[in-house]
Amino acid sequence: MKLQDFIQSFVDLPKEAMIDMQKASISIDLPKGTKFLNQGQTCKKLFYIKKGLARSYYYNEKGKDVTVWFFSDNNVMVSVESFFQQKPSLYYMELLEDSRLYYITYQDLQKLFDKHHSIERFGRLLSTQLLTDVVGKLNAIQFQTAKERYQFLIQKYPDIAYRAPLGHIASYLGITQETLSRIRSGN
Amino acid sequence: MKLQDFIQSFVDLPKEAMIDMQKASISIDLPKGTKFLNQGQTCKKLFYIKKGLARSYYYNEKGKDVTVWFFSDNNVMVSVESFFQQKPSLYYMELLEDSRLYYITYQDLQKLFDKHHSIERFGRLLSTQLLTDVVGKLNAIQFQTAKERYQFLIQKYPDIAYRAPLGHIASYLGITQETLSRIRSGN
DNA sequence: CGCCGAGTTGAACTGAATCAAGAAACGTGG
DNA sequence: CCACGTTTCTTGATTCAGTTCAACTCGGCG
Repeated sequence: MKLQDFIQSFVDLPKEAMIDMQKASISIDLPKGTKFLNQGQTCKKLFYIKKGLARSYYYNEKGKDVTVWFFSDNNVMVSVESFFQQKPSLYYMELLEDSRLYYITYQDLQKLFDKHHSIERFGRLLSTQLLTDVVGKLNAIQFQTAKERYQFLIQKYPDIAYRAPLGHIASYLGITQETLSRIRSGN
Repeated sequence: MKLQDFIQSFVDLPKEAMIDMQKASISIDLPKGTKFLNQGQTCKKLFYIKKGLARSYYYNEKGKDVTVWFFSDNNVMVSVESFFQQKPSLYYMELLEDSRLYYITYQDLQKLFDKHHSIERFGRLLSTQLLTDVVGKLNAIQFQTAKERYQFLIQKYPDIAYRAPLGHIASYLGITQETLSRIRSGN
């Protein structure tokens, strides 16, 4: 899916706004393993993943690697609190596959928000979309058993369940790798 | 805090926009126990709580009452997925205290979004604010013990910890009432 | 070939849920 | 203002889902 189509799925941008948006968007290919945000660093770019897979993560008190969120094809990828509030990120971000990305810088995006009401609207709708995604995960995590959470993942993000390493998926679901392994093998 | 000041804390609205916003906002006092949204009903109003306390909740498969979110003074109160996507709510909403509220209807708000770029921006910033709140809770719930979650609540929303009934707080934190009672009494 | 990270399997342990029963607080009507 | 019933909270005993720790398997790659 083209960046353009992704945007149009939220709001119908006037031609001029779309052109400005495309001018400000930069395409880039990066290999698996690329770390594009460190903990403590402020996230300056909003990415769109045309093709690929990424995750945000951190190390907890016990030094264990914990996946916070996955990002895959045809979605934005961003450290939400860091980018939108321009403050240091709590998380690292890295690519799990070779990926084709687009990005726009915070500065440029702000300029576009100022210039085009329609792009501001796109921003609003994008935020509410992310919000409902997070609310969905919160409910899954909070009130479901390990098995149910895994089923939630398969249903909601089937691609991730098969493309990401087991350990990452487990911590994303808030369970241990061993437990997930047992679930997969059918108890 | 006045509605006006709440809005200004996000974005500096031009006078005309603020006047339109205030014209569209309706003030209302409602008593404790008022149910203002049913499961399956579409949330048509975005509330601002000048003073009071409310919660969203549902009944799980076992018929147990589960609190999803609390809303208190100087914050908006809304069934996020229902209001912003205008689809049936998964939750009930009710007041836990006598409250003074303002509200604006979905229709009116859309009109204001269309008319004033500045109000669209307010909407965007409000969404990102809610988003970071939910992300914060998700992290607390997913990776912390029952005791730590309660401490998170006390720190982040101290008023709620003292004003809401124990059973509601417990289900909000994803633990049982008994466990919370034990935590409060210091294990 | 041998190493290394990723995944699997087993056994013991534990934090929190469940089940059950009683105490305290709350509000409503006489 | 008290009595009664209802709801909210506490406390104890038992159970269980999922963690932890440890050892082992498998597949890829230098």
